[in-house]
Amino acid sequence: MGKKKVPSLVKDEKLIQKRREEMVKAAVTLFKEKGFHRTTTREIAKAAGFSIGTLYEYIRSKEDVLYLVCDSIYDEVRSRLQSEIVMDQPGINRLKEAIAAYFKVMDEMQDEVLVMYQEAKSLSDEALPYVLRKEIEMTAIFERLIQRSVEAGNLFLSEEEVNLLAHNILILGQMWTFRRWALQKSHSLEAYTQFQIELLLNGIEMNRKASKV
Amino acid sequence: MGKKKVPSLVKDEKLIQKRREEMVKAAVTLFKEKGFHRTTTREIAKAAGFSIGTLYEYIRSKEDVLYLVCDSIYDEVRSRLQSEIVMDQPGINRLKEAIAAYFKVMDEMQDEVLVMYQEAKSLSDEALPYVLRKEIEMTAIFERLIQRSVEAGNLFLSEEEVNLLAHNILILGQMWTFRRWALQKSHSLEAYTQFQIELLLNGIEMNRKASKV
Amino acid sequence: MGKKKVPSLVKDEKLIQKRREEMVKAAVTLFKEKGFHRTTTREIAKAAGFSIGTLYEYIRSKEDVLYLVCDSIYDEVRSRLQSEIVMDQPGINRLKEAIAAYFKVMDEMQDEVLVMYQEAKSLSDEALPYVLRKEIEMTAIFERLIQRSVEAGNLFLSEEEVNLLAHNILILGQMWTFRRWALQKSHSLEAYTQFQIELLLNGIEMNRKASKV
Amino acid sequence: MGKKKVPSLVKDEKLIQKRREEMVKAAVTLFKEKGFHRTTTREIAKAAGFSIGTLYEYIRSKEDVLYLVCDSIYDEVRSRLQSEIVMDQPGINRLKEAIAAYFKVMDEMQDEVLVMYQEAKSLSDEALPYVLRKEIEMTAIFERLIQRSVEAGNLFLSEEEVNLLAHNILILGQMWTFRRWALQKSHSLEAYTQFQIELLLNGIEMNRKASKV
DNA sequence: GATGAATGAGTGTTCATTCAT
DNA sequence: TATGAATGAACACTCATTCAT
Repeated sequence: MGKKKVPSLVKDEKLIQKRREEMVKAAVTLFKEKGFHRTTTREIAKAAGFSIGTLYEYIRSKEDVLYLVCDSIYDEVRSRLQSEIVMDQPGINRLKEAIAAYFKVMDEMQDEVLVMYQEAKSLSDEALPYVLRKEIEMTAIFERLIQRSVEAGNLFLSEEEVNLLAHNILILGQMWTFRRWALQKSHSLEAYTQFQIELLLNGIEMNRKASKV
Repeated sequence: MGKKKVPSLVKDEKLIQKRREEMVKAAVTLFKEKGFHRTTTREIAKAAGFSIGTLYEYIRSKEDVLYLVCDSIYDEVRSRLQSEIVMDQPGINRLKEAIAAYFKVMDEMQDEVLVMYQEAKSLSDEALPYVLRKEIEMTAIFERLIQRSVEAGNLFLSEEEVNLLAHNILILGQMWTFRRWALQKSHSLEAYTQFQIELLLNGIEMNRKASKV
Repeated sequence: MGKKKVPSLVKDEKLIQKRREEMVKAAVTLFKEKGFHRTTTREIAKAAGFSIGTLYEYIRSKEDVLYLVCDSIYDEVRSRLQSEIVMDQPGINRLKEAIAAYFKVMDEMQDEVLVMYQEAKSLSDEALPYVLRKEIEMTAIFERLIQRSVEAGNLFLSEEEVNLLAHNILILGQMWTFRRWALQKSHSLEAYTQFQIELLLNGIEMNRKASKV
Repeated sequence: MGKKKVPSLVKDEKLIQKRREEMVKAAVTLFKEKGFHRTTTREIAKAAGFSIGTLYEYIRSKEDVLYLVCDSIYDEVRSRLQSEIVMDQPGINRLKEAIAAYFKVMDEMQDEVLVMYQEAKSLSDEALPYVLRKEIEMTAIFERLIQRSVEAGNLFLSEEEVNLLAHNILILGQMWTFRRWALQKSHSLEAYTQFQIELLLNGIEMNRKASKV
């Protein structure tokens, strides 16, 4: 799936996976609290339950931890999203459900999402593309769902507009976390979701239908 | 206007303002390039044209520089925005123009906007609220514009929805910079603006009109 | 022959010898390339074809590897030298042949010789004497050859001078490797050997003969 | 004089020179004792009388210290040598005096000479040539002295032989330090010098004279 | 007010060595 | 005997901050 290979001195693949999971879990907690730069490798090792030497048996550099964290968060977002999406919905409802599911995942994974979007910029030029690709894949998921509604005659959108709409969905989901200091005081997730879906879909739908008539 | 006071050892207020402007200009350039954490105070002082000792005559800590930078960028965004907004537009057009103006400012100040939103998290708990307040003020500008259209009968929105719509405008402007690696390849600023305005305003407008009938 | 005993956890002497040969061969290659300090025990083990754990079954510390390397190089120098020396030469010619043979061995084993003389200083106070003794033995070989010429009336040298001449021979052979960056560009091994033999032997020989007359 | 420039963060050139002298003095003492690799930068700073931070205001890396040490030792060897050489000696005696002076300097600076020749190999590929050039310059000094004796008809040597003889002089001086564990027990510096001068000069001289006759 | 040399706590990373399997 | 994962002391180097001049 186009993952970047992070080399390890340890050979046992099962063990690598296990240790990296512990490490990522510890790192996410710490990054949430104090950010990537203010977290030391020693703290990560300690929180993960092993020594600094052991940490470096499983990564080459601190940046590798950040990459593994981003990678892991994306994978979980995606996997939760896919398990939430109900595929038996007909037409445009499937898209609506998908948006609601995505917003729900964003809500549940607020801290992780914040960490990822705020720290990813510290990735090297070499690692960044791998993370951007994940974002592109997320966008593509919604592009496909939108496209299906277009093909079903539920939406009237050019290819360019399909792409923009997908980006909008993604960022409005992230906005729920980015601006939580403002939004989550005044709005419930349900109301927020309701509003955004209406804006993103009904609006356009009605608009174009109307203009076609 | 609710600014945080950053103490200085120097008495001459004019001098303080001058030196801080030089310092912020230098810092923005450097933060753009390498981020806040990777930029050293020495580099900032040098780029600003004075010694490290002098830098510390005008701030107490590196974080003060970041605060001044954020503060300065907000002020410029706001000032550019206000000079762009044409106040003599009637009804909903004024809002549309304001959105377009805001997007234009975001486009022109891409690097600064990115710096601000990516590094502000490094501000201390003491300084952060001052920056958030700026964001709230920005939101309020759009809330007022939207409210006016509601009152003029051009839009049908509850108070809660007015607030959400304002947030949407802000974040969709920021999205043009956050996701420029994806958006600015495929879309022109004009097309992007056109699309978002239609989505944000016409959509809702038509929708509600239709549902009222 | 006065070798230092390097303890091993393994009992089988044959195995010890085999493993240590592999280890020394690997280490020499690595030491040549990057020196003793920059070579890690892991690298030595890997290059030798076994695990780091196994390496430590046959030595107690990294320094033991260095000792074994020095020891092994000395043994090879000596063994090559002895196989080159033609013992059936009469009088002073036997000494000349021995010097030429020694220079030839130095030339063939340049890298090893450099490694040994540059890294031996890192040996502990405990191990160093064992290596120095080897150097003393090498000196003794030439002292004996010189002495024989003195006794045969080919050279006129005091005991002290015999010792100094032997040291001269050794160091002029090493010089061919130490200063190769200067010597090997401008001089062939043959010319170099020719010159040094003349200087070391004919010179003195003629000189004393002349002065005696 | 073809020195490598070692950058410093400090601007005051006088201060740089002073601090570097302190640093080199401290480093030489430590390198003598435990070698370059076993000496830490903190130890050097402490022995020099300043903090680790200050040390790094005057160098970029530990290797810079080694370069400064080598550079400084060469400069002192050369300066001592030149102050010892009596220029009013006629003919071949000037060369003999020079050799004796050089051996005397080697004797006085034993520890420094050992440090330099044993650790110079740890210099980077970038710095090494600068040190080698110094050695070449030393060789050239003796080449010139020998050449003068050749031109005066005191020695009969080809250009190639002049070069080799100069190298011999250098290494026989160094040998007095390298092999001090053997030489300095059995021989006085005077006897050593006497023997080597005779070997290096009288030998060749007489030899060629004889062969010419 | 301005300077820049001095400081030292703190950071990422390495690597010889051990020991349970 | 052989393995290789685990360890943590140790290291080179950085950089925000101070303060004497």
